[in-house]
Amino acid sequence: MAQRTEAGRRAPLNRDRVLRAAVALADETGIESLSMRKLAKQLGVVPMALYKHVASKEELLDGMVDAVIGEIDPPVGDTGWKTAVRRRVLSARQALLRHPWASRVIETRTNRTPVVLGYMDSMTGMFLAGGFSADLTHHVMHALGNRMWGFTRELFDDGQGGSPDPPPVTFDEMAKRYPHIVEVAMAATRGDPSAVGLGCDEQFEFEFALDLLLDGFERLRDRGWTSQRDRERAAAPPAAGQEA
Amino acid sequence: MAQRTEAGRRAPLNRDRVLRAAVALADETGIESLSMRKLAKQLGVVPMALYKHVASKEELLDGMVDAVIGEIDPPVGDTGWKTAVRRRVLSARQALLRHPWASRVIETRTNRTPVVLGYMDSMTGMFLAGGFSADLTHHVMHALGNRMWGFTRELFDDGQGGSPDPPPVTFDEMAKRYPHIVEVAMAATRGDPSAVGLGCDEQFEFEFALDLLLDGFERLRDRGWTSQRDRERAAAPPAAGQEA
DNA sequence: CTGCAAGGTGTACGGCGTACACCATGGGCG
DNA sequence: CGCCCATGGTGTACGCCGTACACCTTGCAG
Repeated sequence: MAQRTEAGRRAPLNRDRVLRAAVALADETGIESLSMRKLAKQLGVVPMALYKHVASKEELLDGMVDAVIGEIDPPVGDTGWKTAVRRRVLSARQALLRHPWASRVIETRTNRTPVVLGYMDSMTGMFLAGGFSADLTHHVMHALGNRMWGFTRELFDDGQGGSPDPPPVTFDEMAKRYPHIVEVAMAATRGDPSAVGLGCDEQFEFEFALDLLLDGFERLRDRGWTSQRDRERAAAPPAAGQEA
Repeated sequence: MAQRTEAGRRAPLNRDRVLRAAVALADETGIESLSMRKLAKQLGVVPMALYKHVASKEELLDGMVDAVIGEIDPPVGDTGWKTAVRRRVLSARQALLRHPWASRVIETRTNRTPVVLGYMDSMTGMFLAGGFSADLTHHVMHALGNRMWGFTRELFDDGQGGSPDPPPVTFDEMAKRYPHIVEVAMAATRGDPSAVGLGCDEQFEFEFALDLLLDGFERLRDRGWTSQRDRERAAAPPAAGQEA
């Protein structure tokens, strides 16, 4: 009988329980005070026991990020690309707000897990399905990156490079699992699959997004744009003194 | 004579030398391996000696961030707001690229130092001088924030709040030192200086920037926008195989 | 000459991540 | 049935970390 674990035996740990406990503990006490030792204590176990389920604290953090990404709503169908992207990004924001440590941790990750790649692939697919060219999708993903969160940097150079023991994933495996990412990456490297790892022109991507924003700002200014809040303010009498 | 320090006496430490050494060490060996002990060794001094010049490691990191911000070029005059903002942001980017650890550290800072506030104030002033209303400037600064780097969050609630021992800066001092920030903050709180610390509607600010980008994306798509890179690709023959 | 502040030292404490050797259990197979 | 070994939990130990606290040295102001 499995449920004689009620008192005598503690239910055995597994990776998932460890990750969930870590997320909960970070939510409660903050990421900077999350330690393997405290996490172990929380789980009623000795610190080294955790290492049977995660290879290191770094891997624990990777898993925690995956858990947060898992909370993001899947894409909705039936709406245009814009609504779909908008909803998805706002849902991502909600997930990050539930776990205030998450955005900071994401920024420190250097490996992209399959979960992260899957999220990126699905987002990429939304633009392609919305009639964006692979080229434009590429730049647009970069521009959106910092808003969705930080993992845009070096979007397409995965694993290979300085990393020891690059995971032996073939191009075909990548293409099957992350078709949209690969499509866009191929476009960015002028169709040369061997150049996919070489990254893109970060300076260009940065200026692309910057100019998009600056142009948008200018248009709003010229149109005399005003926020709802500000319109209310104009209609209401000024609050405290300060009207020199 | 002061320069008999050449061999006999080591030149005495000071805050500036400590900060500069810390920046250099982080540049060389990475921020995650920067420790008070290693920094002290680098300076030929015992670890605790550092604490005569910085109160804690946190304060050291604050100072390092200030040093990086100090590398950003001052605003240029004589050009329109757009060029001026553009140059400044690109200069900030260059500073952050020289110190790859800096953006990550900035994101972990919770106190805004006078240097940070000064940078923000000057950037704010560029929009005001460019004919932007205080209201629009407010939202625009938020939208730009994540691109310049991460410190936009909770832009205007400084110090007060949960922090113990809030620095006793008066409203007037703030207004004198950071006139543009205060102007914009006042606009955001409908002219009530006592409400300046209450922050703004983060959700609104997020959606504002998101929609600005999405609208920009759409315009580019409809215009059939294509990057230079992509136009070159179309003109050249395809590179390697992969042509099904 | 004296005293004191500024700056440097030494020791110590509690916490961290984790390597490594060990032990308990229980299911598969002879 | 009896063994064997994989799985998961334990205990100890190491080297690192930030920093509190008491102390010592120096050089200048009085």
